[in-house]
Amino acid sequence: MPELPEVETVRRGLAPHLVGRRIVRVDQRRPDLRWPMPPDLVQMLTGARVTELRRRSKYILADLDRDASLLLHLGMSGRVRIEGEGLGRFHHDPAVLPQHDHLVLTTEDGTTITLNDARRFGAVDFVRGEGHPLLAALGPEPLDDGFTPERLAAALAGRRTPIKAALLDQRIVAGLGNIYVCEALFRAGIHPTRPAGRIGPERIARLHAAIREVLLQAIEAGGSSLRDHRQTSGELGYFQHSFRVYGREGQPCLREGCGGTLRRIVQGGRSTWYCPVCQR
DNA sequence: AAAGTTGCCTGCAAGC
DNA sequence: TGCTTGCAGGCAACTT
Repeated sequence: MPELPEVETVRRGLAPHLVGRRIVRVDQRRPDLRWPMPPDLVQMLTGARVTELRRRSKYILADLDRDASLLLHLGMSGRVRIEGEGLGRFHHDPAVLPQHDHLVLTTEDGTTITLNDARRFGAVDFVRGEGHPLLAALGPEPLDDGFTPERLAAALAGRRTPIKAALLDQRIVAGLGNIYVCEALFRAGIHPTRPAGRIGPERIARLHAAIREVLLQAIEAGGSSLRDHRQTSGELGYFQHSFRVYGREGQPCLREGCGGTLRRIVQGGRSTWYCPVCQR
């Protein structure tokens, strides 16, 4: 269930087991997830050493000591498990069905890294020299210095689309999904249906700060576990306990003295939760 | 058993 | 008219 904080949590869990290690065995259990995996996947990965593990938006990138990086996207239901000697036994996670283990990498020290994705909306591919179409149009990383209130304002200027939809558009800011958009809009006090281009500079600055704040707090909490997300250790993230609006339809607004009742609406086919009193 | 954390694609409308 | 851009909706496959 990965938005940026969940993907970052997975990246951090993976890094100590993968960076600097050589992949000695690759079991590809099916040819495709959302798209076909590259035909040379097994050949390219077998014997490769991972030199760096990065994240761009909701994508994990494993740089290899060959002319490519492995690109991983977890879609809606993707999980990564790490198992091996000295890592404790198989963690108890009955929701993971082995029939959805699609790719298993074994490193030189016997650790296995398993990509499990029931719905198969995820992706596995290589990024070769010329870049990758999935990465080409992505907007700024919200936690990087390049993401400023001014840049956000410029990206929203003139747009009549609701701010909720604009923030889900990965070309405007990369890495936000349904949960963190709802939470950021609540924290910024902005109504989800407000036209994106009709938010003043001061409120854009609040939104910018809210986006960063909620993402940083969620990363710190190991992400949010709804149905699918686990940290690579199998543990749950716990940011879902800090949701202020997501999934809280009909419940009272948590802002001191507000007294409003949270609502759910559907925008672009996705649920939006918000407080009609706080968010304007 | 309806709804779900993602994102691509299509089709239509609006704008230049 | 024709090209581009914007926006809404459908869809992929599976679980709870």
